[in-house]
Amino acid sequence: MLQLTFPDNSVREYDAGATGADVAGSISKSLLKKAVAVAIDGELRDLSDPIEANAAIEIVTRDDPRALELIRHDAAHVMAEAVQELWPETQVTIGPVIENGFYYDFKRETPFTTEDLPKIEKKMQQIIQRNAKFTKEIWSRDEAKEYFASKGEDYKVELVDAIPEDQTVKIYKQGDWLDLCRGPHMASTGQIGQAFKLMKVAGAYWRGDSDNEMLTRIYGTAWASDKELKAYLHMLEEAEKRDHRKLGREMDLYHFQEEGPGVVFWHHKGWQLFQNLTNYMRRRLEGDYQEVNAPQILDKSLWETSGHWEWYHENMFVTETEDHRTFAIKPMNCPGHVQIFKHGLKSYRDLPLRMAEFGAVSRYEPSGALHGLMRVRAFTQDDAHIFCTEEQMAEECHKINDLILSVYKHFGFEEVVVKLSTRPEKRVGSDEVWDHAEAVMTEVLNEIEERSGGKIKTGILEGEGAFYGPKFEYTLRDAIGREWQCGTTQVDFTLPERFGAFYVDSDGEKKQPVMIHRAICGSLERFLGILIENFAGHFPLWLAPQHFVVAAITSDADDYAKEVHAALKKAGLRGELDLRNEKINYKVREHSHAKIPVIIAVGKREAEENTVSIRRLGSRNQTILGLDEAIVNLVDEATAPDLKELAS
RNA sequence: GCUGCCGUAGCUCAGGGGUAGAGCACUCCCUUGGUAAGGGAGAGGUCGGAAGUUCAAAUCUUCUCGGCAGCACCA
Repeated sequence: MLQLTFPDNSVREYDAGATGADVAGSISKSLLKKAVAVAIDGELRDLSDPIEANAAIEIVTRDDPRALELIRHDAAHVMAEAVQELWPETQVTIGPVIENGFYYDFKRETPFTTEDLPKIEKKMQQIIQRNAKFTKEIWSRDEAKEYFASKGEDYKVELVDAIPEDQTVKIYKQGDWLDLCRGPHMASTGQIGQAFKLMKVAGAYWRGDSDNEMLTRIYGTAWASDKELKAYLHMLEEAEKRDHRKLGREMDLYHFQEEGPGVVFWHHKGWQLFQNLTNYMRRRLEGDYQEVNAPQILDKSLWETSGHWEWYHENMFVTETEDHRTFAIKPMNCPGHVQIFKHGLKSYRDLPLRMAEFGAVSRYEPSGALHGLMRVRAFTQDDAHIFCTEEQMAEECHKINDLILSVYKHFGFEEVVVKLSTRPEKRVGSDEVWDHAEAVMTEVLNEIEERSGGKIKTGILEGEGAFYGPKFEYTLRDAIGREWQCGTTQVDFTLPERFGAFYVDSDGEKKQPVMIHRAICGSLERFLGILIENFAGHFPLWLAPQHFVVAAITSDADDYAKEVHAALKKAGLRGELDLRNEKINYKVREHSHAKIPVIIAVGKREAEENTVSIRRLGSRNQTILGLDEAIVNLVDEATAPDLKELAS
């Protein structure tokens, strides 16, 4: 007999080997009908799986959040079947569930195009309507390999070979079609429903390796209900409006042009935004860091010493002079900072020495990687290198983490994910050094999570570390949910050694410092891109490139408008004066489109009463205030959060 | 870099083998109007670039540059 515990803690007995379907059916017919899977001790399983041991059981119905993964996974299978029904010569490879949907990678002589998607969708609808049952079979390896080989499915054969010896080869059938799959699946294709849509086609390398063949990937999204699908598609549409590339143009912040792929032309307003960010960051460094500025161009030999030449020279901008010297435009600030550290003897008393730079770096990024401000070929890092002793290392990592979280909070990012990237395959340094560095970082990571009271989520990215050391990555999301690495902390035992950097310890001995590379925003360009999208261009006043526009309603009020403009400027606020021969409606519309946070309209009435009419971005209302009062309010609002904290 | 798609005025886009079109923006004039487009007139592009096919190319072909999506990369 089998004892199964239900979510309400009731326990029921079944014959050993009873399936999830048996259990659901024993409770009610309607439950059996609604059931798509079972969770045994929290793990999703097929309804048809026999249950062999006592366990906690939950019948998962289609409206359970966990069913969404199954809907998507099953949709991927159905898409593969649809594709093979339409184009039998196509090979299928893998098709996992991803955030918001699924994809499947196919191998076909002529890759699919967007025009094929409606055809595939239609076929999928038919397959779903057939409502074939998903059935599972366990095959022997040879059987599976022979079958897929006979079908010309070379990739599947490779996948069978890749299944670890201790695992069985599972085959899921839906009608006449079958696929190698780990499962679980729902009971039948009909349970997928019709709330899905194929989104796009793209190339993707087999097994994620650019040395391999490129396959065609079809992305789809799938939801439990039509309503959710519509909401998701609507969300994407809305997110597109916040795209920083679109807003950058509309708000006149910056532009790109053909002659400078991946390099930004910052316009006045965009540069003001940039300055607002650097000024803020500079204040946050005060006291703890010394700001420096290292040369933009340095001899190749320095990059050879640092190791960057060997690892990245094809991604460096290189320049040769008349006298045949080869220089590289700096892709990193670290070698420069080490030179500054080495200049003059350093004592243990100087440590930790925190050296910061708003460093403009240039990297010849692959053309396909460029993406607005997020990935550019010349950008500014809010970089710093901390030279410290090994004992100081953990504490410094915490200090950096505190600073990063505090900065992010000021920009409205409270739920931050910190990930530890560990040793990559290609790396420098001995395993002992890596073991040690990773151990320290792991401990710090755990402490970060603990100290945050669970607010900070952490994770490990195996093999994603820098070639010289493990790193923490702080990623933020753009409007449509793409993740971008922003902050980072990297410990490095290698560079100081390569450059022969040392300090004199208390015992008079030369010792090698540990070097911690860190960035808060990472790339200021990228961070601004993220900010533009997250604020949808509606910046808080302290960040906004422009605070206000003073718009005269009639030319009678021009003189007063000038007065108001001057008074606001004198108070340190940034803004323009609009005396154009246009109606106030027109001016309001235009400045609203430009996302000016505060429109100050003045006409005869205001001039007579020494007041201003204030209209805030996003609001249809106006507030009439005395000029002086308005200025006091705006100045207060335009004060950066760090300065406010200092004042309070 | 790879796969697919795209590239027409500052912006958004239509057109499509016979020598370019709309709306907005821009300039000028009228209008002095109270919170998301008042009216009129005008200027502006040779259709990303190069080569080829053709009597004729922006329109077809090839190459090239740039962009978009995804993959790969991201010190």
